[in-house]
Amino acid sequence: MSRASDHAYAAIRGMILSGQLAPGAQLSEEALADACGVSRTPVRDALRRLENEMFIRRSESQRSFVAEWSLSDLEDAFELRAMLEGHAARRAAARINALQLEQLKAHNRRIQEEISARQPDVLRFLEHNRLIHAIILEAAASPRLASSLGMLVEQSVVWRTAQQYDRENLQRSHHEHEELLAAFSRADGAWAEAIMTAHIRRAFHAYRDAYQAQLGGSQLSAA
Amino acid sequence: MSRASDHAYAAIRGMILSGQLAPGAQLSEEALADACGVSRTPVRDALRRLENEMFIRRSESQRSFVAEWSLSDLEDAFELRAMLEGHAARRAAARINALQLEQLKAHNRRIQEEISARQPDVLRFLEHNRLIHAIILEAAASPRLASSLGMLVEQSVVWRTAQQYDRENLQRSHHEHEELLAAFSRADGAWAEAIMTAHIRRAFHAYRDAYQAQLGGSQLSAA
DNA sequence: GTGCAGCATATTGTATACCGCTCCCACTGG
DNA sequence: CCAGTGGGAGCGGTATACAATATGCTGCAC
Repeated sequence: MSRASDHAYAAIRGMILSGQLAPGAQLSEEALADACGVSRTPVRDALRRLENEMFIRRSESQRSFVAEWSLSDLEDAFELRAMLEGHAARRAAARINALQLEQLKAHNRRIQEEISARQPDVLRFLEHNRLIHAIILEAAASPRLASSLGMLVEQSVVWRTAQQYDRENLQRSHHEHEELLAAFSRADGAWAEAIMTAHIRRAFHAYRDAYQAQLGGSQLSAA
Repeated sequence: MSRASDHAYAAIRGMILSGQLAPGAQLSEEALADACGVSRTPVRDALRRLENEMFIRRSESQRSFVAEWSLSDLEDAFELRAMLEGHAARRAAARINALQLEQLKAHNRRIQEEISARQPDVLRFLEHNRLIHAIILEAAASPRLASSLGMLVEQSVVWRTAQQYDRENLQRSHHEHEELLAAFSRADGAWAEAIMTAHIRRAFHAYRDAYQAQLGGSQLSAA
């Protein structure tokens, strides 16, 4: 999908994540098309993608609604992520090459630099973090695992605004990545899997605490 | 998606599975539209779905090709399936209700009847087997797990023609289902997971043996 | 007053025309 | 004979018009 379709996807996704489109709200293809400045055709493509990623729910009669995310959805997504990313780490430990290992180290070094900075840039942290997980997924060399995990990671973004990124949290992530690297360089799959599973589950609880703290409040608005 | 779109999906999928569309062959939306008697629009929808299910691969320039399945794809799909279905069984053991348990028993009883018949009807076996796994997935109550597994199960159909369904194989499946039921009625998640993982992995090896036996031969044609 | 029927409207599904890109092949120049 | 380039055909992306279907409202009958 090229420009119009991607643009519609990004625009609608943004409207959902920002709360501009409230959970449960009905979506009309035509209205979205107008809002995005494209025709219904690319909007329909975008809606299919968003439906796959569970940002959108469809009624029996094929009408689209913004998905309503609950605590149980958070649990559901993270439980699966923990299992799948753990599995990816195990496979990666047996397959990772020197270049990938070096890239992982570089990204984690950049994360440490960010943490040490007077004012850590969370967005930059998230980007390096994302790349670390992407490299591991690539090293795992399983197209279907990549596909399933890709969807789940996309979904996790819904709760990102709930997360509080204090320095301690970032530092813990860095340490866990370090241990992961140790497991990789020793090709210890079981170790890598255990670390990764713990890494994701810790993140889950951080999200959940933050989510519950702001519970009852407005719909996941970016604070 | 309604009639035209579903019809296009089923038709294209059928052409791929039957070998009428050879692995690696390029697909033209217009040609498929003509072949299905619909316009390009529903064909495009169908291609998106088939791409998600990895029946179709797309080039950088968005041209569509029939996916080429290798032994490593079989391994990839079944390794994930074993893990995810195992996980589903574990969750189901903690959540399954009496009605679902009863339905599972009924389907497995029907499977036993089929096996005992003079000429077991493999299609009927497959249908009951499918329903058993569907009920367990439903009992697992994880939308994301269901979504990921749904894709993988669809994909497994590619190798179905390779499978030889002798009576011994069917009988083993029946026995494993019986054990699964025992684990469920005792709400023993760990047991259920172990049985299910073994169940899928055994099926994997059966597929692989059959696949390798007919290796080099024609393209997965229905014998 | 309530319930059902039928119509108006909103929304999605499908067909088709047009546009721009990509790929392939033939032609030309070295 | 080979490489590079230009052009044409094929293909996917998008817009738009039209068809089918669901929904909700209004009015009528009981």
